[in-house]
Amino acid sequence: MTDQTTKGHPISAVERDTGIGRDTLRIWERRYGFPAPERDSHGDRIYPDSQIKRLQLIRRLMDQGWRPGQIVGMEEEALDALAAGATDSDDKADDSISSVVDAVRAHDVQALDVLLKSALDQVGTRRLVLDVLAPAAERVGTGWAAGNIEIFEEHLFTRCVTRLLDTLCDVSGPNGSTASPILLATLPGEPHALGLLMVDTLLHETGVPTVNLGTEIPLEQIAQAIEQVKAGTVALSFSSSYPYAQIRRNLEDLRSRISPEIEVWIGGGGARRLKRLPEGVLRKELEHL
Amino acid sequence: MTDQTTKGHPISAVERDTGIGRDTLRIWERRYGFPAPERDSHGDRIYPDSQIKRLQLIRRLMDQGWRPGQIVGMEEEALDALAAGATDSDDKADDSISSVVDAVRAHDVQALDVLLKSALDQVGTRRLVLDVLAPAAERVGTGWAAGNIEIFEEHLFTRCVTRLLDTLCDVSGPNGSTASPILLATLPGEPHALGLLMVDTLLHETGVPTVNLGTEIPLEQIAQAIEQVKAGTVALSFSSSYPYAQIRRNLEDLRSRISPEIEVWIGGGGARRLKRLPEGVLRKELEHL
DNA sequence: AAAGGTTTTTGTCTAGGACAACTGCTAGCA
DNA sequence: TGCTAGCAGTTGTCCTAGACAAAAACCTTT
Repeated sequence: MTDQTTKGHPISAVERDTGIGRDTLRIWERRYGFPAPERDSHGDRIYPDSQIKRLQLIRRLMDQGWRPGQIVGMEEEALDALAAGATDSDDKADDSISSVVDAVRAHDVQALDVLLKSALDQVGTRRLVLDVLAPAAERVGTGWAAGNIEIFEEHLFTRCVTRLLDTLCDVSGPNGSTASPILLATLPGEPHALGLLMVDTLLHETGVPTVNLGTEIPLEQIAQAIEQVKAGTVALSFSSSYPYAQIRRNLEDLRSRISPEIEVWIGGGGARRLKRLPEGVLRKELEHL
Repeated sequence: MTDQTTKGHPISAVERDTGIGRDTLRIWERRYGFPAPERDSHGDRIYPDSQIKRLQLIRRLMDQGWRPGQIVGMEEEALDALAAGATDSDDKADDSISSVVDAVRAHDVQALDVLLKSALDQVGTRRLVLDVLAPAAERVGTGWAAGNIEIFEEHLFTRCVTRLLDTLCDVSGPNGSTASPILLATLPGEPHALGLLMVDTLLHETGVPTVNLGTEIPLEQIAQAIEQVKAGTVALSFSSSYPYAQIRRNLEDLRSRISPEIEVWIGGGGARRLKRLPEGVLRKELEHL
């Protein structure tokens, strides 16, 4: 709570900037000796910028599947080497997707719009989503993980894609079709709407009615909406930065609130990392829709 | 961690569903005697649904300016009476805005689109934002606070408005104009993009260049972006549900990271509730832009 | 390889105390 | 009446160290 510039930051700021919980930060300190913050006059932890940077790097490596015990206690150089290794694999950029990513990196919205629209004209909606948007979104995501794409650049990409897809899949709710619709949502803590929108677009293409609730919907409201629109299926999207441990817990919580006949589908990078699925939950890939 | 349906929910689920921190939940229990959760075999708190509901109500009342000491220890009925009182003031709905809100409540996207577009044709961009969108957004927000508008209905409103405004203010970054742009963003924890978009639209109308970074941008990246685009001003938006105590702390943190010449503007319901502004921070209303 | 059992890893939860920052009240003064 | 300063009350965050359940990883057996 003292001057941030000269000394460092309180634990709440670190939690905010790294997404790592207070309890976790403290127990890592106990177990692995890192982070090792200073203390202020009251004995409160004060983290210097350098340690926050390193924690952010650790967070990104964990999103790629590394486990705390392997990396938190690592020497600085070993950690940097790992991060460099992760960036390398991104260099095999030889397809049309890299031009999309380049446009994002250059903040060139107009070029991005043109690229996407011409791709749409050439290959149509379905292949646009599967062959261009999904891989590009993945690349942007891993680019963020590798530290060479900023969050606002990700926003920019999201905004362009959203604008395009919004025109392709009608926003309106369950009208016309009498089949029971598929409910789309993300759980609290998952702000990424893109995966949802891609699913929505693909399902819309194939004539399946959908209801897209949007991001960070309380479990209670998902359960409520299922009954309201008489949905037969809920599809949830998890990005790879979704707090890993919470995926299963939240899924079980949701499962217990809804009828067993309702199918629960999950997808996205976070779903892919889940080893053992909770009962009554199915993993789906975009291609299968 | 036992079965949720029969008994209740662990403290982490309550934090997720109410937005009230673990520490705060525990200390309310100590100080005010509420919440008063059961315990499982291990001694962990298990909150029944009824208490979570009441906590959500308390949260909404606090967003309206009530303080914990006044309401957390209250009897059930007194609390309900308060909530009823808050809803009453919403009944003075006699203007064109209520038709917008009604369309949202009815999930009628098409009607909403028509309403907004005809309003745009009649009064133009500026008055649309000031006289229709801003009050409607406020009404939707308080409707949520009063418990008669759901989160996904708020999303639906946001999506329609976003689609409309996106066409009015060019998304592209700082090009053409040589004046130093105004940077727009929300801080981590503030997902509401609408206020930002309305500011963007108004500034765009008056010819001021803007760079809209989007929501939940880390302070570090805001500071970085200011230098990159040579912004003279940062405008931040806080909704009234933004964790009150964190507004000042985050503003001071940001202030310490950027040059003193940069102006910091804040707006939105959260900014309005702030009694004493931190040094070097200005409060702005939409009308003044 | 698949299935089953054991060990390690990991994050979340507990307790009660401490305190700094903020709110709101009251008194004094122009 | 309006403003400031001091004071008391309120409030959330942070501390410690220990405990344990669930998931992952490892190892053995079929």
